[in-house]
Amino acid sequence: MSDGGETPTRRRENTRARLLEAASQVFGEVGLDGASVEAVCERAGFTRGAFYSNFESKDQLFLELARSVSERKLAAVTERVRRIADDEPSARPAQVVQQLVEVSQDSRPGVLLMTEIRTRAMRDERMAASYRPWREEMVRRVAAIVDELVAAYGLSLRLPAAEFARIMLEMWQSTAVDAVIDGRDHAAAGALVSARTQALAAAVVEGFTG
Amino acid sequence: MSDGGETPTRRRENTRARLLEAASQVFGEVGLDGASVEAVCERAGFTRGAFYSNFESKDQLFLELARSVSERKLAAVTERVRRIADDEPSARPAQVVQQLVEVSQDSRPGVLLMTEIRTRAMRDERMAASYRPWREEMVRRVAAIVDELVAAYGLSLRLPAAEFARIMLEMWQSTAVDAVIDGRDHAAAGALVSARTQALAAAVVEGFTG
DNA sequence: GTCTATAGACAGATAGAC
DNA sequence: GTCTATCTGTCTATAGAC
Repeated sequence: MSDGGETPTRRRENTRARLLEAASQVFGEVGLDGASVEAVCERAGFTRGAFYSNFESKDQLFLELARSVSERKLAAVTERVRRIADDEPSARPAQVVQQLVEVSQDSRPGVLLMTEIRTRAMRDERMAASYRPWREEMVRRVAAIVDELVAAYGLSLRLPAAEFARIMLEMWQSTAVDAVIDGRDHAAAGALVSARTQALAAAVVEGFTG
Repeated sequence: MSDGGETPTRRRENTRARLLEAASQVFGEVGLDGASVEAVCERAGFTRGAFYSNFESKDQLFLELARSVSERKLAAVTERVRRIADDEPSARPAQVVQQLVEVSQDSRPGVLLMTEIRTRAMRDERMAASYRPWREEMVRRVAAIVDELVAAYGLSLRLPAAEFARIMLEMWQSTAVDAVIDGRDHAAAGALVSARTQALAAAVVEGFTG
């Protein structure tokens, strides 16, 4: 036993990762109910045996997937903002907002998956319990960024930062969903979200310059 | 043929209506995929024979349901606004907004159903084709109301009326979804939507008085 | 008494779980 | 790859509305 015994085994971890990745694609494409375990396994290049060896059930995998997607997104936002603060301390508000919007924009499969998570959270308390803290953390981080910008540029909000952040996040989500429904490509969707964000910021933030 | 032949038969129409009502409940509760035709029929007090005599398939029924729900909501909004204009020509903006918010607030099953429609519209072009015109009509009507209020009270928007209407509608939807996820009851959800709407209106509309 | 809507059994297919 | 559960859509005899 060259790997030590209780180690989750590199190979096993790889299998799990590939199954999760395949699941995120298939769930996005056809929804959780529409996705058969078979389809997920086929996409990942495994058989159902491998699946049930790594996950209790389809639901449990979905829960794990939701957690991982949420964490990755939080990390992405945090990292991008930190990089802006470090590398471009003189960036103007509109530019910072632009970066923030960019990093938070999901691709089509990403939007479908997040929607699936939200939809399921409405009916499944375990999903809700996983979704709520993530949402609040997201609001906090965006609100913190807003606060920073307000302080740095001497701006003035016509709305509490947390409320403003929440509205922004909701608008991003809704706009992304509508973009998918309208068949917009990723670039067009991003441009739309950007434009709306700048417009809303200009309306709500006194002194905001596009 | 005493009834004329092509008459949809009162009884038949009643059966259709009951099946649609039952479907709206069951689809809301467990989603379109999770709802079996059997479950819908049981809720309505029929058997599957009745179902397939009245509808081609589950999908076709869902499409019809989406249309009917959308139309009912449009009608409700229009009717309420007309009544305000007729009965309370001296209502203040905040009151009109309040009424508008009230009538557009879905109950929990309503939110679940609308979400189901939107979710499906992302993957099914026929659903999307049905959803898009409804959404645009909704934006137009809300924008028209905004325009009226602006003109009547000498207000000034910091955002084009259509954009403002779109953001409002999206915020209402998102807030309703989050309210379901958070387990809020109808009253609490309504209060939250109200508060957010008034706050956003106060921020975006110059001269708006809560 | 006619005719249609309905009931309920049935077949074919597919899913999850092991 | 098997096993069981479940679901959709069809089919036919009949109950009951007009």
